Parts: sequence; structure tokens; C-alpha cells
Amino acid sequence: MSCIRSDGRAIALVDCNNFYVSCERIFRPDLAARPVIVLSNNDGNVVARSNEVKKLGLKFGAPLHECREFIRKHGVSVFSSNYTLYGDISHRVMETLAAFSPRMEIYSIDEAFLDLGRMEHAARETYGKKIRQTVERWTGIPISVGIGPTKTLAKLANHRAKHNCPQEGVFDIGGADIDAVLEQTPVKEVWGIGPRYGALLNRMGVHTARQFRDLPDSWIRAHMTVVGLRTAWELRGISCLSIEDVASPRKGIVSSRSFGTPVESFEPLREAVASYASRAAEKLRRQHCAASFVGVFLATNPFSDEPQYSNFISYRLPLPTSSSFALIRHAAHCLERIYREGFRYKKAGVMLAEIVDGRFESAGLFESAHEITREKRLFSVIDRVNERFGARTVFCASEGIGQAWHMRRAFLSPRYTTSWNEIPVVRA
DNA sequence: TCTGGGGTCCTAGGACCC
DNA sequence: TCTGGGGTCCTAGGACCC
Repeated sequence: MSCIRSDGRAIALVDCNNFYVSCERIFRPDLAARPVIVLSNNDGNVVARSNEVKKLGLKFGAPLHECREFIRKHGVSVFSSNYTLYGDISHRVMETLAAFSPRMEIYSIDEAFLDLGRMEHAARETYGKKIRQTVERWTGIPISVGIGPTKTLAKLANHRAKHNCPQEGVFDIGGADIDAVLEQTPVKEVWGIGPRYGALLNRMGVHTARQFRDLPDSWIRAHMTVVGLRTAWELRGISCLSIEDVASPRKGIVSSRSFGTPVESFEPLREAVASYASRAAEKLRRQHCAASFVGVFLATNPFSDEPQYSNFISYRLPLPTSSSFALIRHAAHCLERIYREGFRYKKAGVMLAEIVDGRFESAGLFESAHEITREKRLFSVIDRVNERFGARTVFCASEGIGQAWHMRRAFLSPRYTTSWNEIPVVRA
């Protein structure tokens, strides 16, 4: 294990508060301090809650149909998830953050680690507050900032910032009594300790982050692998997880969805799979890669009493490609081979793997290099058009135009920031 | 009626090779 | 009776994250 003592270096973890809810509120200031929730795809479960909703006790992941009464009773505003909007706001937040550190890792849609270097102790908290004010002013998104000598401690500090000092929204664990903080933190709240390990540790009588930190290495290694050991060392202030400021390309790309209504015939299923293949190909091109492995899966609804069927099949391409045409074609062949009549399908998806640098995308025996180059240029234009004028401005005919299988999004907010037709208008 | 969609890393065990 | 040992690759499964 390669770990280094962090000797005075500080890391900040910036986390957007209730990110999806905050995004919706930017354009609906009337919803500030009001209960708001955002739903998962197909309006299935609650995936984001405003503080008001959390306080009322509604759990993350609750199915919408079980919340109807709660929503009515408390006058909750409900939104379908609008990833186009969230992606765009996320981009603005990250651009703002980038000005505060030469090294930054975008960890998720709403989180980033910032390397603060050897910034003086006394200056850190002030700096954190400055980051917070700037992001809020420039993007309208409230954030919390946790500062610590390692990623895991920064994460823990962030949790603390959010819950113990929401007014300031900044907490520097380096300026606090670390032992006391770890003692007050349930071990299950430590980053890297999931429900499984949490339960195991509790059974062993380990309940706080401090108790976990002080366990013998040999026990941790034996029961929780090196991953658990790294977490413990990080809690001791020894840095084992570095800031990855260059995003490594994905090793696999999956595009899948549950359908809004079950699909019973082949044709719409083929359209859906073509759409997923096309979206996966877009993701692939965005990271300048090509794939030589395509997989397709489909499944009926496991929650229903109807006859069940699910299957997965894959195909290895002779040469890597990033062409939507080629990937759609291969995905369609896969689907033909696993499709069975007489089932009500609920979900399908496309997987790409064996991903390589796009430069290895070369012509096969029966196609010319010229053809490949032409197709690459074509898709680079299509990608630019779709980026500028909105997804699916240009798309392959095989993706279908009706899309009856499309997911349910009954409470969708407008695409305020990415569609000319849906930009908010201010009337004098 | 309704039940998300993406990812990562690590380990154990088997096959195979010399 | 004795029944190598070490290396690599692959896969399935389990844990975690947002």
C-alpha cells in the first residue's frame, strides 16, 4: 500500500447541498424554504429532498406511490429528474471551483476535491467561506466545505459542516480536536464503510469512527481487505487516496432505462436499444475512445407476477469503433438473438467495454481508412449540433420518433439553461 | 398502477503454462 | 512412500460510491 504522511497538506471537499433540489430552486425562488423533492427516472423513487422534507422524516429512495399522502399533507413540490439541467448547473459550479485550486478532482455531479496545498491553518476556514460565497453568488447553488489532511477526513469534515454548522457551511477538522470529532461520528457515516461493513463492525462492538481507526491493521486487513485498511489509515491522517485531477477514461459504459410502460413487441424494443446504443456511443466519443465489446440485456419486471425472462448477450467486434451506426447495428443483432415473444419487457440496456483510445480505431479488411475518417467527422458534427441545440436534434432513424416506451416524467421542469425555447423570460 | 442508473475496486478460485 | 511451485489470466461475486 502506498500511503504518505500528509505533512501539513490540506484537502477540501466541496459538496452541493441537496443538489437536484437546489437546481430546481434556482428558477423557482418561490420554493425557497418550502418542501421539495426530485424523483428518479420514471418517477419511481425520491432521490433528492430539501432540508424541510428531510426534517419531516421522508426517507431517501421512498417509492412515489407510498408518498402521495405525505406530499398532499405537507404541500410538497414534486419534480421529475431533469439531468440536462443538473449537468449544465454542475458544469457551472465546477468552473467556478476551478479558480480556487490548481488541482481539483471532480468526484461526482455535485462534489469536488480541491488541493489546498500547505495553506496556513488560520487561513483555511476563511478560504472555505470565500469559496462558498462565490459559488452561491455565481451559480445560486448552496454548498458545504469540509477541510482535512486526507480525502476521508475532508469528507467527514464536510458531513460535519452540513449538520453541525449549517450557517457557516465550512468545517476544518485540522483546526479541531480530531479524536473528539471521530468519537462523535458513527462508524457507518465514514466514507468507505457501507451497510455491510457497518453491521459487521457494530457486531464487533465498534460503533464510532475513532474505535474503527484504532483497530489493529491485521484485523481490518483480514475482514475488510486493503480497501478498509486504506480508510483506517486515512482517518489516522495518512493519505492513501490521491487527488485524481486527470479523469481516466471509463472502463465500461452502460446506457439503460426502465420503460414508462411495458413493451411487448420487438419493434419498439429495437428502437429503445438503438437509442441506448446511440447514447453510449456519444459518451464514448466524448472521452475520445472506441469500444470493441458490445453487450445487450433485457428483462421483464421482477416485481410483477407475470412470466419472467431476462437475458444478456455480448459480441466482440473485430476492431474497436465509436460509430453510432456500427454500434447500433451490433446491438440490434444482439437483441434479435435474445428476444423472446410473449413477455412484457420492463427494461433494456446496452453495455460497451474493452474501451481503447480513439486513435486505435482503424479500418478493417473491407472498409477504407477514408470511410472511417468520414464517419468520425460526421459524428463529431452531429455531437456538436446536439450539444448546442439540445439532445436528439439530430439522431439515427432506427432510434424511432414515437418512442412510446419512453420513461415517464410527469413533473419535468423546463430545460431553462439548454434550450432556447425554454429560457425563462423576465417581464417588466 | 407505481419499485433508478450509473460506476469502481478487490478477492478467491480455477485453468493453464513452464 | 513420494505426489513441485510459481506465475499469469480470467471470471464471478462482493463490497463500496454517488
